[in-house]
Amino acid sequence: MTEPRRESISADELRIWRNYIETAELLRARLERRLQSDSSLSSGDYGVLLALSEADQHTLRSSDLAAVVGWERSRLSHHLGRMEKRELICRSPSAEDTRGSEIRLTEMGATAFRRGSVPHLRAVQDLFLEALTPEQLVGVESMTDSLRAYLEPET
Amino acid sequence: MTEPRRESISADELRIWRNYIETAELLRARLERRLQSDSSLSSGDYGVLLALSEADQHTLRSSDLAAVVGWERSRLSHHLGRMEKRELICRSPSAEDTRGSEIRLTEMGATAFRRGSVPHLRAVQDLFLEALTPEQLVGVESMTDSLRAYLEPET
DNA sequence: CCCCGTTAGTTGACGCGTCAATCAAATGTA
DNA sequence: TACATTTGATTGACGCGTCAACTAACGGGG
Repeated sequence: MTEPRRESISADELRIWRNYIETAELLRARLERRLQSDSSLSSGDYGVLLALSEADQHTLRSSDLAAVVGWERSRLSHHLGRMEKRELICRSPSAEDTRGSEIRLTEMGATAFRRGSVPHLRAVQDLFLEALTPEQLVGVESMTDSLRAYLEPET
Repeated sequence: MTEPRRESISADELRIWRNYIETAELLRARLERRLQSDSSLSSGDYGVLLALSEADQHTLRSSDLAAVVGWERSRLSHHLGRMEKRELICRSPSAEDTRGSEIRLTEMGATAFRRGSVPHLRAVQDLFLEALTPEQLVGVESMTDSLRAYLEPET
């Protein structure tokens, strides 16, 4: 039995794909909107504040922060600029490495994070966890693991 | 037996959630990048071009186009502005309804779409379909259906 | 016919993300 | 020490998305 030539995408596959990607996008948008109206934070803000909240001294080197949230430096830099304007964080030059910059959570930032945290988790519950059976959740995990395995290699 | 008070999110649930949303985002970004480098189109461009390609006369009223791609009018208007600059589409006032505007696919647009289409489907195959077993694909469909059911109601 | 509410579409402001360029400090190497 | 390379971070340009404000035309009720 010969390896069959790879078929082009079937209608079923295409439908599943479209539903998957559109649903993920819809979910993301809904969650974003909830977070925004609950706490005036974007999901980006939230991730940064979370990372800083958990950090020693509520402070991280910029590149460490980038690693934690998984962003490119450029993106982080732009985002921190916006967050600094709102006084959610502040930047100061690093002592050990003069090139570097230290990002510290401000009082306002800590407060905003606390205010946003519970409603955000609630939204995850309402919009995602609540919708799925335990079996489906297990299926989701299996799926994401498989996708990751295919996606990770690519830089 | 009383309805138990809703528990807060468990570590497992949170992990599954994070993996789900991050993977979806990673996948989206990869696909976007592939489409961009294969054909200089964004996924937004692609959706618009697809809709117009399938339309009678390669032409749609702006609001109909918005309905097909599922976007707000404002977003569509901005996007069409950018696409018009690149001469992928052109806009002309509508005859029946003077308020309206008709969007027509240009030759360049049709060509760009044809050029992007095959590589795009290939990318969906490579980055998504290929990664999952048939059982997982079925699971994905079940999951998206459940999520939709929870998400749709909200306007 | 005139007014009013609805509908079609555009615009501007602003936040977000990516890419490529830049700059300075740190580090490795001759 | 001197010079090239790498690394940490910022910047500017530009596309993308949302929100709110706006313009203009349609359509119905008086």
